[in-house]
Parts: sequence; C-alpha cells; structure tokens
Amino acid sequence: MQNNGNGSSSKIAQYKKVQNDLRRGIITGKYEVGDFLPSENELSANYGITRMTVRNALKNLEAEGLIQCKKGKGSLVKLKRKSFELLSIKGFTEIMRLKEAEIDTLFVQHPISKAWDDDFFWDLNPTEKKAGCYYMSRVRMLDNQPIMLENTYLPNLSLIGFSEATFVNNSLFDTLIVKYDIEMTGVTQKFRAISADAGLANSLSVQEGTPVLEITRKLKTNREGFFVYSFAYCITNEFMIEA
Amino acid sequence: MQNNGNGSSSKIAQYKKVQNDLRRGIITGKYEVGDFLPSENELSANYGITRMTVRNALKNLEAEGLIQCKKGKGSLVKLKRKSFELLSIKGFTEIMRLKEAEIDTLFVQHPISKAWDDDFFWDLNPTEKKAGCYYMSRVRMLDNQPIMLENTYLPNLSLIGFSEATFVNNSLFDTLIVKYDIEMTGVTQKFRAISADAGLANSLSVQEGTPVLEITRKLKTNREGFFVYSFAYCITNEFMIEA
DNA sequence: TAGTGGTCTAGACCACTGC
DNA sequence: CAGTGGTCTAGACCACTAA
Repeated sequence: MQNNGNGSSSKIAQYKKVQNDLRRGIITGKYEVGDFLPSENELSANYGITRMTVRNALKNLEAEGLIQCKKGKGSLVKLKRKSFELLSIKGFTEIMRLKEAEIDTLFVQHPISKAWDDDFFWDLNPTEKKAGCYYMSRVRMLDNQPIMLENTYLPNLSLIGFSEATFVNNSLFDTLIVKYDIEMTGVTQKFRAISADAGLANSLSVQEGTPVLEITRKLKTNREGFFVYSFAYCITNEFMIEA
Repeated sequence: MQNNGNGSSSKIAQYKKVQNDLRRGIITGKYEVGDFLPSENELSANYGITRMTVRNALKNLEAEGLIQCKKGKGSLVKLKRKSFELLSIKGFTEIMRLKEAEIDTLFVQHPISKAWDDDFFWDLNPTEKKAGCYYMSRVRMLDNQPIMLENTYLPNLSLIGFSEATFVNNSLFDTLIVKYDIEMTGVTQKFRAISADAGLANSLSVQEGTPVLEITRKLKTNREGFFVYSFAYCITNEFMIEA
C-alpha cells in the first residue's frame, strides 16, 4: 500500500485515532503530567503511519491544551485547567497571598428549590424557566471576616437529590461534575463597582456606601441549555479578585 | 531544488510568512468577513510552496479564530477577536446596548517612551525592565461622557517607530498584530471596586468618592517574555464591563 | 553524537460543494 | 463535472537537547 487517502478501512481518520488514544491515556493517567509522550517516530512506527499524520494528532492535542511540544525534547503532558471555575482571591502582599488556603465558605442559604425571580437578570430559555431553580447563598470568610457574598442559581433540571447532596470537596463545581457529570465549558461575566446598600453592608460587615465589586456570571456547561448563574459581591479593600 | 528544509534563504518559516500575510490582509480589510481566502492551490502556486505548507498556515489562522476552513468550499474569513482583547461596555438596557458602536477613544497621552515606574504593579523580567516602556493613556467616551480611563504599558522591545505609528483601526491590538506580528494569547486580570480619588474623579468627570471599577491586566503574547500591561478605571453607574 | 520536534517537498486519493 | 479542503505517504534537512 503506498497510499490510502484515509477512509479506506476504518472510516475514522488515523490521526484522529492516535489523538483519541493519547487523550484517553492522558486523562486516565497512563501518561501523567510531566511525562513525555512516545516520540513522533515511535508513534508513527507503532501505528504504521507517517510522522506527518502523527504530528497532526499531536498539534491538535497541543491546541486542546493537553500537551506541549518541545523541540529537541518531546511532547510534554500538561493537562489544562479551566481558569473560570473559581473566583480567586488575591492579596495585595505576598503574606496575604499565602493566606489563600485559609479561605472558608459558609452557607447563608443552603440549596432550596424555588421559582425564578420575575426580574432575574439573565434571559432564561423556556425549559429553564419552567423547571424553576435551586438557589443558594454563600459567604467566603477570611479570618472570620466576610469578603465575598455569592448567590448561585441552577435550573432544576435532572438534579435529583441536589438540595440534600453533600458537597464534594466543599465545591459546587466538583459536586456537579462528580455527581451529575456537568462540566463548566465557558463563561460570560460582567463587572461593576457599586455602593453597598444596607443589606449588602450588613451581609459583608462593612459600612453602607463602601465600594463593592459586583460580578455577574453565566456559566456554560457541557449540557446543552444548562447554565449556572452566579452573582458575587466582593469587598476589595485588601484583596483583588482574579477572574 | 527538491528540498530546502526551511531556513535556507530567509530564516523565517515560509508557512509563517503566508500566515502573517493572510492575517494582515484580514485585519486590514483586504479580505473582508464573509469572503473566502484564495484557495490552497492558488496560495501554494503564488508562494511557490507545497500545499501542506500552506495548510499549516491556514490551520493556525483557524486556531486563531480568524478563518474557518470549509471542505469543498474554501477558507471563510470570520475575524472573531479573542474575547480578552477588549473590555466590552454593556448597557443595562437594549437601547444602551445598541449604542456600543458610538464609543469613541480619546488619547490623554499619546505613546511616549519612558522608564518603568519604580512601584510598577506587576513584576517585570530583567529584559523588560532594562528596555523601558511605552506608556499611553486613553479615555473611552460615550456621548461625550467619559466612561473608562485606560493606562497601557508596553516594553520597548523591537517596537521600532511605535510612538509615531498611526494606529490601525484606531486599535492598539490591531496595530501590534499588523505592524509587529504581536498577537495576544492570554490574560491575567484582577478586579477591584475603589473610591474615585481627586485625580480619577477629574479624569472621569464624576464626584470624588464615586465607586469605580479597577481592572488590572497582564496580557500574554505570542512573543516570549513580551507582555502588555493595562490599568483601566471604569464608571459603572449605567454600564457593566464584560471581560 | 544520537534523538527529538520543526519545516518542507511532490506527489496521491478522498469527501464535499456548487454548477 | 471541476474545484475545494481533508487526509496521507515516503522521504528530506534543519535546529535544538542531552548525554
């Protein structure tokens, strides 16, 4: 065989097969972060294909963020992380930065099932609208000092037992992916600086009129039409929010 | 010549030249959104290179989001900017949203060459530090009302003629990519809500003490070790900032 | 020096689009 | 049908890395 132009036997492109095999290997831990994948020559020999075809697979994996190809060395396994899954609190000084680990989350309102507010900020599709939502309210504390109030809404769609669920790693996102296979894939976020009104001032233990950072987010998921909505209010006197 | 393995004559890869040419053509309007680029066969004939080499350029442009390759048709110009290339101003109402096009940019300080401030917010690498920087200050206006003050710093590295350069499309990012082949590839951004001090209040025509959204950004580029730094201050009474 | 990824050639057959 | 992009081959030389 001197040429098959793909599609001769298996219908699926050969580079795609290599790509899928390697991706599966990375995610399942066959290749760990910091490892190098087999070299292009090895792969082309193993699969009985040209180096160019192997390279097609590798360049795609690099674009996915799973590996980094290094000239003269090899293809390094990286395993990307999505940056928008959390609002990270950054202190102004190194000392404050070290305190990140001590941030604590406190439920003001455990998840409850309810109807959507009539004046809900985001436009809802009919399916979401009809389903109603789960609502929860949490405060992030640092040294017993509240620094962020976050109100979260999820459509009540196939979230069986959500309100009773124990949070995995004390994290909404970890819970959604582990218990419901719902993964965040993108975000639209809007920012404002506002003055704390009486209610907000009380929740965050600051004076009325203090400038507060408002972050309004709509998170896209791997489930079509399923979005997570979040409204966060942050005191940024001593911290910045990385988003 | 049956093979040159690149680098024989010009030192810059041929696919890179094609890629830069096409990108420049798209951004400057030679190829408009909705147009098709010349076919792979045309390009390979015009440049005197293989179709595989042309394809390398096209796949990269597709990854950049500038084109979409369609089997049986051609390479469609899309010109989708990276979302972090601009801080988008969103009105609270549909009417305000329509006004987006009327946003105007006004230079408070045209690009000047200077040394970095001693207390510059971000850590600078030695190369940046030694090179000094270009600094500029711009105000975004809507209906003659200032809504955002943005101070931008770029390291003075291989930016020949930058301060005299006319901005392409009145855009810093378009200028960098068209004139210097510098493309933004990522961003780290931090947010705060602060009170307007006297200077800021004056620049933005608001009362002292008004809540102002501060956005501090470090933009990564395709040039190793070359970052663009931006400090933006936004009035968010009537608008939100999407970032 | 041997091995790796980066670039490139000069062909080929395929699936898809539009006339 | 001709033209397009998608996939693939079997080579090649290069720059870089590490022993």
